[in-house]
Amino acid sequence: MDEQARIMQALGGVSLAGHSVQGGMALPPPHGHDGTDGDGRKQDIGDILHQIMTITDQSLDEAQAKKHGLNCHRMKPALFSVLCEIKEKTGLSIRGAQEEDPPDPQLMRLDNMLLAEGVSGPEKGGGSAAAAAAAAAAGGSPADNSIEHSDYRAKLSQIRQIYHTELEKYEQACNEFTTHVMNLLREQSRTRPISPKEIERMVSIIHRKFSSIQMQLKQSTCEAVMILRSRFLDARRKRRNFSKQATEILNEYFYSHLSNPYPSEEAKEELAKKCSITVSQVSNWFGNKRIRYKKNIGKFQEEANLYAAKTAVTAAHAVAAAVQNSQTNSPTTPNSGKACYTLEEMCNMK
DNA sequence: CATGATGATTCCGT
DNA sequence: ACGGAATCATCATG
Repeated sequence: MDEQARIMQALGGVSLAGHSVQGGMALPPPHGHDGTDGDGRKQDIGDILHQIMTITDQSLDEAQAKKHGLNCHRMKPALFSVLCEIKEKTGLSIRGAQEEDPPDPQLMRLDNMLLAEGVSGPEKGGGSAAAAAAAAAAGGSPADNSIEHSDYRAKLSQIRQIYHTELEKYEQACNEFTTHVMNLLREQSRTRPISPKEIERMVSIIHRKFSSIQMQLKQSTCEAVMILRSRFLDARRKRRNFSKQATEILNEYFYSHLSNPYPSEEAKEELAKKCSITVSQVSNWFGNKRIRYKKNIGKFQEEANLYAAKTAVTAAHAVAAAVQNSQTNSPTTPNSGKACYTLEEMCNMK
């Protein structure tokens, strides 16, 4: 509805005149010749809309009859040639006005962003593009707890769906309106001279107007995505402590490698897998742990002793099990939920 | 609700 | 790119 009004405004007198000719209705001439007096123009549009709404079959029939009368009038050819002459004089100024417009940088930016967010682009491609974009924007760490993540994806696909249906709606409306206007102009061309170039120009005006509406849609879609993203990031920021088991595993590694608490990439991956957290979380944990341990070794002494004892017991168990295994060739003993140490690791334990 | 613990982020140097 | 340091924001506890 709003769009229609805006488009009519954009089209200025032409489409309105079109209505008046086709309908044969006595519409008031547009007061706002140059569109500067917004209020007056608004009032006009209100009037026009009202008149359109009150069109009846009867009035249409009357209009048709009037139109036919005009077309058959004996003075019509003369009138037509006069109009041609007038047009010849004034038409030149309209021509080379503004032609090809360069691609709007803002529109391109919006397009790029929508593409990057996975809103436009391939339809429902597993959402991988969106997921990748979100993960990348969130600091490169791969997706972690999938609850919030799937929530994000659901919301994003919702936005995408709305965006696409709206876009399609606009597209359709644009096409309908274009054909409508073209029909009007063709109809009018029987009464007054209209060159194909003018029709082309009208069409391009309509398209420009619609694309500006589309830009608004794109803009608001971008805003929605940004808001969603920021919420998602906030949600990510809401930290949850690691599970007791996970911290145990991490502490065991830390205190058993106290002389060099820098796990390699593989070790980090292993720890991440064991703790069901991400590698970057492992890195964070060790970063925090190292600095905090170093800052106050005394405070961590108890913990260190605890884990030293723990690993010693585990190691003893592991050794015992290993010895037993090698001696009796019994089936592998369950490692009682504890970390499974490699020989190399056991050698590092003092 | 004050306080410490803790996971994440940021800045900076290498 | 990685780690140290400082800092932020939230959790957990008494």
